[in-house]
Amino acid sequence: MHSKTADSLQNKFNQKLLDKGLRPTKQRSCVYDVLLQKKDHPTADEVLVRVRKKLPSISLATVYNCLETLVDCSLVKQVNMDRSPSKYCPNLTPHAHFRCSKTGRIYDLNLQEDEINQLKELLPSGFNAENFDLTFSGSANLP
Amino acid sequence: MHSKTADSLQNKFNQKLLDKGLRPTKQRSCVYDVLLQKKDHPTADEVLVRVRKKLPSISLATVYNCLETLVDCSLVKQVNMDRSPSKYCPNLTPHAHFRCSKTGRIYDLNLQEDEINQLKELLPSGFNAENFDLTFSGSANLP
DNA sequence: TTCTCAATTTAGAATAATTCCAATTACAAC
DNA sequence: GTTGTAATTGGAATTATTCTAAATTGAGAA
Repeated sequence: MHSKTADSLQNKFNQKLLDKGLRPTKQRSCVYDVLLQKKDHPTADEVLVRVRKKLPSISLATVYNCLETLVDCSLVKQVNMDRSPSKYCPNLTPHAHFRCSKTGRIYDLNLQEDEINQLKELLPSGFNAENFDLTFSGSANLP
Repeated sequence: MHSKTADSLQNKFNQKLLDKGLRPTKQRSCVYDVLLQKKDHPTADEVLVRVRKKLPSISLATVYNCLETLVDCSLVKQVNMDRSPSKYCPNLTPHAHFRCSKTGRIYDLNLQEDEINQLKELLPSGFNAENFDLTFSGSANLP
């Protein structure tokens, strides 16, 4: 197992932004940090609250801007369920979601390559999927 | 193959509403008919336009009310993708969706029971799914 | 038939999430 | 330092949807 160092994450962040000709500003960096620190799928509002602990004067508009930028740079994924506010997570590996209907909590279910292939086999010929979105809901009974 | 008669659909509609102590009004019936007539996943706005051909003075609020009622009665499914307006469809059999990124068109992909079981096998133990939502997006290349 | 009353419909106001806009601020390159 | 573009900001605007309170409907009672 291998967990990225703070430094290598910082490099990745800088690199992905610079690749697109964008600046790694402190607002963007702070929004990204907040998502890495607690991986619980916060909404923009929740991100605002957390980021303000470091940057008390950041605006909601900026949080939305930063999140959009991070999504465009493939640093963060935007997660939508039903019509509830968008949630954001830094898990870039292919995964499904499970929402516990009791607690509202969202779990990432990482998928193996063969599982993804299995999913794509559900497609009739003529359909070419670039993306998929898979969300389960029900009750989670965890240790 | 077997296609339901207009009458049996009418009965189903009346029954499901009466089961819940609700009235099969002309507005509700008309909204349901519109969904059955063209199964292309219209939004509430689009449903409004279509229903007004029969009931010119129906309001948008009523269309929303009717759609909600039909969903509650399990006559219609509400389909959400990203943060776009909710879409509605009368296909109650378990299915996934495919959205063509070129045309925006949405296709139903009906799933067999074994395929649904396959999907549920993606869940680690402790997760009990009552529902799932599976949407692919990409390009459709159809005859 | 007429009356009654709860269910339904309706128009418009309210809400919530998000995007837009125009004015400032920040910062990299010269 | 100056300049120029990118980024941030507060507030207004937009969009989908829900809420509200008044009017209408229709089924059953009298």
